[in-house]
Amino acid sequence: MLSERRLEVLRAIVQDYVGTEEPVGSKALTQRHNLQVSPATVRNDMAALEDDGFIAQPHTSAGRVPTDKGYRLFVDKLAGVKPLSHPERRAIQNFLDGAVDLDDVVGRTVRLLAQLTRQVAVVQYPSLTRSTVRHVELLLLAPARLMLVLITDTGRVEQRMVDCPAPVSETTVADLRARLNSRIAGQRFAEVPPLVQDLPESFDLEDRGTISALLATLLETLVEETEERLMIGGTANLTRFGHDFPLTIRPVLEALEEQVVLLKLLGESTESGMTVRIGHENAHEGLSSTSVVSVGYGSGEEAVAKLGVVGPTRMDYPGTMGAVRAVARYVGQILAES
Amino acid sequence: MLSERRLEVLRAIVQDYVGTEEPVGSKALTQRHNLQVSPATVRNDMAALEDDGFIAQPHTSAGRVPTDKGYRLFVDKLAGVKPLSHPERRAIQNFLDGAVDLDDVVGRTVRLLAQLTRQVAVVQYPSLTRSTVRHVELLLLAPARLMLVLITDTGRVEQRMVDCPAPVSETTVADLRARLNSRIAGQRFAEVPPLVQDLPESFDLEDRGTISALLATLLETLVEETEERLMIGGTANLTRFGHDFPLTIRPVLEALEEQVVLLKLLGESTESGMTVRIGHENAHEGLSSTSVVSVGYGSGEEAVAKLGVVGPTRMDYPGTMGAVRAVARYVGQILAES
DNA sequence: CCTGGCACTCCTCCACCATGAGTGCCAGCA
DNA sequence: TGCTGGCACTCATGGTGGAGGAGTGCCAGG
Repeated sequence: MLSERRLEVLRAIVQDYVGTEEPVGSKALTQRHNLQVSPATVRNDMAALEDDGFIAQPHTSAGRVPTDKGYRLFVDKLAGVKPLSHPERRAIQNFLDGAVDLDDVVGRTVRLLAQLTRQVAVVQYPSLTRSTVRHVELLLLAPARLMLVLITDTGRVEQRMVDCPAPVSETTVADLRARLNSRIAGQRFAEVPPLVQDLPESFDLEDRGTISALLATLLETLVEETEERLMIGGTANLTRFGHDFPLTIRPVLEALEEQVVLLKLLGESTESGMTVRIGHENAHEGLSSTSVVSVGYGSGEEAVAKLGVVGPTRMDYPGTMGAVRAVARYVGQILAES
Repeated sequence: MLSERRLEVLRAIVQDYVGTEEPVGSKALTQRHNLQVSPATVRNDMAALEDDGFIAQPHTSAGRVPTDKGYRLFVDKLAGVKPLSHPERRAIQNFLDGAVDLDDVVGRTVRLLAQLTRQVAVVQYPSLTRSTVRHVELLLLAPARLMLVLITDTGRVEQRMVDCPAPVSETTVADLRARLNSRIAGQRFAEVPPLVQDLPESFDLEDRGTISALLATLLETLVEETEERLMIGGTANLTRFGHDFPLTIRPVLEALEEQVVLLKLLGESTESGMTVRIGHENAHEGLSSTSVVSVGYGSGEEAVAKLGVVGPTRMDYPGTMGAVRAVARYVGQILAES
């Protein structure tokens, strides 16, 4: 196993490399971090770390650079999550509090994340699948035409037109609205179908067709409109990526343009808790020199969507993780309040 | 004034430079385009063109490169709009026909434009300034907490939270809902403010604070709703920009992230007809080495929004203009049908 | 197991030069 | 007046060849 000091050396290498962007040598290490050993000793440790695949040399007689495996160990064992300062937290809260609707919340979150981490931010809109129904509104637009508005606890609003087989009265609609809400308000999407199944039976025969049509649309919306949307921002930060520009940045931009790729990227992360995918751990080839830090967020206990950042593998993991976690937390609060 | 042949030389320079990305010299010119004169003559013409500011040399003893002024002349006088081929038109139509809703139309348009022009595409959502209010819904979520839902005739739904200064009763809310709808349903956004101005006065003193707060939120929503949204895509094409990468691409990415900048960019163009803004003609500094080709589109005669592309000043203007115009035309058709 | 010493590797920087594309100018010619 | 060929000149580009130096691996001694 790796001795305590070797881990310390690895940590030092990661920290220095993240800071300087240059391969780090044994001498510089002993000076900058006051390791109580000589450069020669550090060199031995480095050789061992290299044998184990945690670091690598770009070429002979150059310093060492962490490998993906090295970053992995760093993230798992050596680094914590750096909490944000109080002023930072305050700023986050103030910024997010100004949001007026869901689009605005997501937009602000993206900008915030990009600014805090100086990386590319990705925020998924709250998913409908795990949401609960806050309210269902029915509007009689024409004698045989209803509008169904579904409001979720995350603030998302879906709306559908329903063509009724027969004209329906305003009182029927009011009745239906009341019953519908009393049954499904506060319920999760998945739990709705059995709760409304017998609803047509309690109405007059002439209205049943309408109610069936309405319910069909409602259920369809719940199931089908689970389509995930997302927003990205901070792509200008890609320019800080490295020296070998075009080749690195191109595939990343391409990957970021494909929602499917991004959704998979966020989706793959574990149900709760923060996920860090480093370099080649990302399935998508274009992102093999980037790391993705993502976490779920939600209004209650459960995560309703994910957010995260995409940056170079050489990133400040503790700081990034701290920012991502903090933002997710505050967004959750905002959603819970609204 | 410039002789016929000099204009021909300028055209040749622009075409060659766009193709090769390299300064073009007199000898190569006479060969590639079969000008019936010697290189020496072309050199004289070039010197004249340079004196007039249409072309420039990166350094002594290099070929010539068009200036912004040169491109301007090229676009205005020398180049037409290259119509798309029939297969291309067919492909556009097929692709756009598959769209299911407005978001999808805009999304597909962006991808299409980016792909056709191999540049960054920007598409503005159809403007809502002419929308009318279909219905306003009020929900009492808590004793002092209202949800305002605004439904427009275009099918858009906006929703806002309103914190009331004092608790309000369900009956007050119902009353308010009825009065509000009878006044503003069917009205255009711009006509709403005067119609609701005196509404608080007809309620009990204790509720006036709430009603004022509600109206403030409503008016705010109407203004925001008319605010233009847009979608961009094809940023990966920025990597084909040039050799001096980071410095060129950075400010462009930054500019593209600011909706305000983009809206101004599109908005500045003339009401109808295609607009080409070349290099420094763009107000925004970060875009001083890019050109913007934009055009209005709409379902009827009138343009409801703009779309366009952003690319290097060294772009294929005829082809780009052709693609932009064609896409705008087809999007207009799609909108008219739906 | 740590340390200092030492030879070795190899990247980076810079100076230098040859090459060649491209120019400006000029004198001659239609 | 306008076009042409010729010619000297400029200057970016690319390749070569050390000098310098950072960093390594290894070894012998504490």
